[in-house]
This record gives sequence, C-alpha cells and structure tokens, in this order.
Amino acid sequence: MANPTIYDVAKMAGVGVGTVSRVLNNSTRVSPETQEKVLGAVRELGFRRSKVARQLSTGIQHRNIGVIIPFVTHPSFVDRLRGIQSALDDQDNDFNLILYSVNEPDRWDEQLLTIVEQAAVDGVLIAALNVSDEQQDLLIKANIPFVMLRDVSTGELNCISPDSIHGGYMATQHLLGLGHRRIAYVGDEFSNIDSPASQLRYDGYVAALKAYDAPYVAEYICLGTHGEETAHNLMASLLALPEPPTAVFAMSDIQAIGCITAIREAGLRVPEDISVIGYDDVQLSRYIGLTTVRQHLEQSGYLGIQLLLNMLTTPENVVPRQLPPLELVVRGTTQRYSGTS
Amino acid sequence: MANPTIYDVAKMAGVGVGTVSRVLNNSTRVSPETQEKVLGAVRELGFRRSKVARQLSTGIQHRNIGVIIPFVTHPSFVDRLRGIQSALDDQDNDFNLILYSVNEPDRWDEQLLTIVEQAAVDGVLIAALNVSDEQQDLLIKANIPFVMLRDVSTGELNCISPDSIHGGYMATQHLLGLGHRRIAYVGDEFSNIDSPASQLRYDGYVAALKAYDAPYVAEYICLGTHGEETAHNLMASLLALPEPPTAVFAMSDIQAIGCITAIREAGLRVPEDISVIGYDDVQLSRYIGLTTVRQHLEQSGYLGIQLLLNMLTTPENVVPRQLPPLELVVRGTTQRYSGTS
DNA sequence: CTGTTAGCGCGTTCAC
DNA sequence: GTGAACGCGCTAACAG
Repeated sequence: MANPTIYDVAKMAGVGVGTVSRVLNNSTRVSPETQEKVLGAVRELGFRRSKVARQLSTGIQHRNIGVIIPFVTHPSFVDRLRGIQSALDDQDNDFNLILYSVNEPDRWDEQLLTIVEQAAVDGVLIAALNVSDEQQDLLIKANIPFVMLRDVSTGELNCISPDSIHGGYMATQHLLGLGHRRIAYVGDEFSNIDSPASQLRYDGYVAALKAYDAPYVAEYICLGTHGEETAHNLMASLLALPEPPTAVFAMSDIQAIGCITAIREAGLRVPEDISVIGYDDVQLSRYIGLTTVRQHLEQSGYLGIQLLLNMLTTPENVVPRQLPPLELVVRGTTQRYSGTS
Repeated sequence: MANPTIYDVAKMAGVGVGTVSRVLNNSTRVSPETQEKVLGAVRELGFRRSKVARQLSTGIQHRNIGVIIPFVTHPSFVDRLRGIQSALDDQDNDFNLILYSVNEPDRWDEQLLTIVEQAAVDGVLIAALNVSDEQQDLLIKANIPFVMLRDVSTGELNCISPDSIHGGYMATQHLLGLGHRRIAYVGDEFSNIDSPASQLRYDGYVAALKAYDAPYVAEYICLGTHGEETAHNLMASLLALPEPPTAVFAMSDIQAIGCITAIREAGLRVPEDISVIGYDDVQLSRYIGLTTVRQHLEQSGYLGIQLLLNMLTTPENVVPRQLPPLELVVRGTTQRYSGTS
C-alpha cells in the first residue's frame, strides 16, 4: 500500500482508529495486547502518520521562514547566515528556519516555484539572487512576504542593499590612492540569474579608474566562476602578462585569497610586489590580515530577518531597515606603489 | 478575529467558500466583481490561508529533515553543515532542511520537545549534543528516525562518531614526539548537556602524557567557555605562570587561534617559542597554517545525512556508515622543542 | 479500556 | 460563473 493511514492500521489490527491514535500518542491507558496488535500492524504496513494531518487536527501552529541562498556554505553566506540565526534567536518566536540552497542558478526559477507550491513557508528571505518581476509576482500572489538581500539599492522597502558600485569604487580608489596605476579586476562571470554583484563592482572599478585618469586595460579584467581555484588561475595568467598589474581588486575575499596564493607561488610577495584588496570582510579575512571592503554581511542577514519578521507579525506597520555604510578595512595586503615592479 | 478562515472570508464577501478558494488559486474564471469582493474581504480580515490545511487537502508531499546543531555558525558546525548540504543535494529528493540552532544548552531538552510536538520533521540529525536515553525514547516513540553525530563511538548504528579520546592522544603524542614535556591543554568546561568532546580529548591528552611518562601539571589544564576570546585569556594566564608550557594542545582550532594571538601579543613566536596544535581541521586552519587533528567534519555531516535518508527511505535496509580515521595534519604551528624557552 | 463521530481549513468535484 | 458537499489523515470528545 502506498500510503497507509490509521484506518488501514485499524482495520488490520481489528480495532478502531481512536485506539490506533491512542497508542501512537501513548496517551490514555490501552491494554497491552491491543497495543501490541496495533504496533504490529504499524510495522507490517510501514505506517507513518502524516504530520500535516496531525498538525491540522491538533491546531498546533508553527511558522516557517525560508532562507534562500546560493551555495550556503560559501564564506560570505555563512556570514549572512550568522546574522540570520541571531536575529531569529533574538526575537523568541516559534519560527523555524528552512534553508534552501540554490546550487544551480539555472534552476533557481524552478526551485522557487516548488517552494511556493509546497506552501511550506510563511515568508522568505532571498539572498544574493536576482528576483525577476515574475518571481516577485508569484510570491505576492501566493501571499508570501519576502525580503531580498540585494547588491544595489533600488528603493524597494523589502530590500536590504549595500551599494556594490560604490564598494567597487572604494576598493579601486584605495589602490589608486596608494599610487597604483596598473590595477586588475578579478571577479565572477557577469550573470543575470545569479547576483549581479560582479558586474556592479566592476562598474565601480571602471568609474574609479576614470576618475583618477588611470588606464583601463582589457587584459586586466579577469572573469571566471566563483571560487578560490579559479581566481588562483586567473591571477596566474595575469602574472604571465608582459606587463602585469601592480595591484588587484578581487570581487570577494575568497577570490583575493586565490590571487594571493598564486602571487606567492610565482615567487612574489604581497603586498611588497603586488597589492591585493578583497571584498566582503568575511570572518576569515580578519585572521589572514586581508585588506578589504566591509559590507556588513552578518548585519544584512540580521536586518533582513528582522524586516521579514516585522512584515509577518505586524504587516500594518513595517519599518524600513538600513545597512550601515560600506567601510574600507585596511590590513596587510595592500601597500603604496613602490615603482619597483 | 484570531484566525480567519475561508468561511469567514466567504461570509463577509457574501459568496461561497468555493469561490474564495478559486480566487485564491486564481484558477477558473471568476467574475471580476466577485473577485474584488473576495480580495477586499481577504485584506480586511487579514486572512492567510493555512498552509497545513492546504497541504493536507492537496496531498502535496514534502518531507523535512531537521538538523539540530549547537551554535550553527561556529566554524566547526559550518563545516558539518557543508557536508549536510551536499549530501542533501546529491540525492535529489524533495527533503527540506530545517535548521535548529541550540544556543542555550540548558534548554536543549525543551527544544527537542518542541520539535517533536510540532511534528515538523520526518527525521533529525543531531550534531555534537548529548542525547539522553529519555530523549532517544521520546524520538523513538514519536517515530522520528534520528542519527547522532557524536564524539565517541558507542556502537549504535545510528551514530557517526570519530574517537575523540584517540584524537586527543594523537595531538598530544605529536607534541611529545617533538620533544615537548611541558604541554598545556586548553578546552571547554566539561559538560554533560553539551558535547563531552572536551572531556574526551582531555582523557586522550592524559593518556598520552602517561604513556610518554611526561609530567601532568594541574596548572596546565585550562578550561573555559568555548571561543577564541576565552582561549586567548586562558593562554595569557598560562604565559604568566612561573614555568609556562612549551606547547599547547587546544581542543579546537578556534581556541588554538586564540592561544596563538595571546602568545604573539606576549612577544613570543609560534612555533619557535611555543608550539600550538588545534583540533578539527576547520577550513580556516588551512589558510592560517595551523597544525591540527583532522576529524572529517564535513564528511561526518555528509554521512550523517546519508544514513538518515537511508533510514527514512529504505528502513528495511539501513547500512552502517563509517568515518575515515582521524588524521594528524602537520602545518606550521608546531616544531621540535628547542630547549630555549 | 475502546469504537464512533465530529471537526481542523482548504481544494475540488458536482449540480445549479 | 457560483454554491454545497465531500474528503485529505488525524485527534479528541463522547458514548459504550
């Protein structure tokens, strides 16, 4: 039998459904014999009670909030998750956290659809993913409040967004201010499905170059899949250039790390020979002394949940949330251009 | 009204429940006027349809697996989470992941109770938490399959467990083998509620000391709350001793890091003056070159989920899982005792 | 102790 | 187009 119900169990055990329910909840006294019969039937049928029916019947409420994040275990998402968790803990409501990890951005549409159909969540937080208008409509029609953690502010109330363009500008400006002129950009392939972060930071990079009248060199733009490995390889190819850059701006801390190891493997030093600046200020960066742009990842997760909870519990009064401004965090991987290399 | 239902909406809109349901699912054509009336009532009542009833009615299945972890965002748990995620992704079933973070170990009993009562999960993975016999009974009675990620093997089938005692032994042995005799232990306060990891690793430490006939010095045992900060302070007090240790075994990588910064702040070098070995081999450790004991955190999460899924989908045939043996990972924070300090 | 029955809230045929 | 009635699987209250 596909999905046996208590009725099936009751029939097989030769008892009433009430009795079955009772032994399942080991509540009021049931005679040992009947209990045995019931348990036997349960085992034989491989019966499992439907949690949904149970919930409906008992009226036990519990709300779920869904968090949709690409590659949950990437450092930057862990940081956000940290904030999400603590926000959820701070308010002590009975919201459960359902984690959805989007590992194939192409199928993200599909996944959201499933989530909505499943009707498992009361609200969702969508991090670093592009949410199309259709998707927003879907959510709205399904009456599921949602907040987005985006890369750039578009003015919506249900958005928490640092300004990635400005961040890219800041990072590049820092390098420029140190006297560097040959600055490379290492980032993700530009994408529409996924987050447009790479594109935006690149825009900031270009703007800074222009503002400082520094040359834009096409070869210095290195794009690839996200991750340390790729960045490492990209950096290696950069070093193989006839005139390699003297500084590099990596769109994420992890990529910056990949660059650094590549530089070291080439027998060069950071920052003496080449300066490297990252982006995010992931927890890890503090330990390795990476210069970077802090975008308050943890806090964005925190504020996002706070906002969502706000929408969920007191929709008549939702107050906007704002992230603190980006900060340049200068540690040990950048240094004034020495003119040596 | 506390929880308006479609009946309330129907009454207010002066229509039947069927109609309400239809506009909610924007399915078959409904006249624009009635649609308006219904939507108006929905808004006015603040109506939200019950996801539970909806699920029961539509028969849409989706199972949840719960993951219970203390302090989800601690590095070691992030590593486990990584494995959990990928295991969940590999099998493409429709299991959702509900994350429960236990931040107050004292209330862990209570939390498990709520989880069971809520009936929100079909199975649970419990990581690094002590599960009492009563708790196991609770789970069994509720018919919720569970697997535990423990610190020491006790032979149960539903357990994934490295041998922490042996790990503690290995770490200490490494130090001893390098000629160190004055070895400190920095760990968590021993606990019964939480994981007994600290106690176990300490046991291994003591055993190694004994095996190598090295002195056991009570002052060298430093216990405190988990975390970098505490370890840092503990290490500072260790350095203030008339005869400080020449090596320290920290029960986790994070605590090892705390020790290292304390040592450096005191003007000493690692490993030249003092050797430090951690435990876990968290991702971070690779980046900072920490010598440590690898306990395959990620893989334990992976195997745990695999086992749980196994129990959930084919209970008649559950195959045991085994973790690879612990490994000593020698990087740059330990060195032969020079007799200098 | 145990069988029977009435909901839980919503989706979905059916007739109208 | 729209209302009424039934069923999803289970719990709980009520008789027996």
